Amino acid sequence: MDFEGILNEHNIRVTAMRLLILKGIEAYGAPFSLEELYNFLVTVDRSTVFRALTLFEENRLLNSFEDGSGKRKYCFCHKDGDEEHAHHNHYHATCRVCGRTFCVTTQNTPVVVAPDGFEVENINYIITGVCEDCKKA
Amino acid sequence: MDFEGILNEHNIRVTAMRLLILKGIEAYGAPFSLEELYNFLVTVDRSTVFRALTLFEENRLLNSFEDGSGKRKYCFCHKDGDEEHAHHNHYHATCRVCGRTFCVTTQNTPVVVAPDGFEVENINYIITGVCEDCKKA
DNA sequence: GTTCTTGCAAAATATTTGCAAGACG
DNA sequence: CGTCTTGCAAATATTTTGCAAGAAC
Repeated sequence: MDFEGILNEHNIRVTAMRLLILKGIEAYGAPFSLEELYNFLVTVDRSTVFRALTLFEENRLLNSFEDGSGKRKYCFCHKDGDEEHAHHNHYHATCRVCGRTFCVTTQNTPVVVAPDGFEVENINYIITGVCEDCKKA
Repeated sequence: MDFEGILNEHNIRVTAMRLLILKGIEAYGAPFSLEELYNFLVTVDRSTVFRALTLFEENRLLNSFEDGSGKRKYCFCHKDGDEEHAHHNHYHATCRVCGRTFCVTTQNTPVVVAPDGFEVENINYIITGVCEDCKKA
């Protein structure tokens, strides 16, 4: 994936750390918390990861949500030619035992009735429960 | 509302603090955080409120979820003769400016495809955005 | 060379627990 | 009276920021 190009598109200065972080996100391959990505990357400072994730989210490269266990999770949602993606619903399932988060698909989109005048910016559908691995153990 | 009866039904010891907390929740009239309820009650210790909320949630008198801003919110969901209510979907909208959370209705329920073997325990639909009052200001 | 980024250390925010005194049944 | 609950104080957990040195353009 052309991360340098993506950063340029969004007028985000290209740095070694940011590329490392983006590659880490790609390699991690699942929604992640700051802590998880920090541990995965090893060599990048926690605050650097934090500030990169915040920046990426502001630029809609990432979507973030709370997984129900008190941790913020991030999900890579950049799609070429799909600037609308960031405005769509996000569906995730988090295991309350191991804390892993999985992406989930839906067969339909909920039609919600927000309070009068409420301007919707982001929608997250958070499922909590126990994953298959943890049920076995 | 007969809070003493509700506590008895659930085999929760009736105490002055718990009745105070339940009355406070009723009077507050909206989904609330620990902090908000604590400030509203004034005379009850934070840890007492915390432990009551935890207990009530375990007994499915309350549903809790994270509102997207890092705070856990609680919503009173006891309905006489509707023990199933706690297993239903919960829909909420939180204003990222003032932090208030509103209950939201939907016209349909999403049909989600959870990962194989994932046991769903709770579902929360979290909308974030800006409320009418904060848009005006 | 001016602006932005990073690592380090530490602050801020929020949740959770140990313990002894007191309330409940 | 034995068990559960409460307030107080403090520990955890997690996120967020100030600052000086260094990198990007």
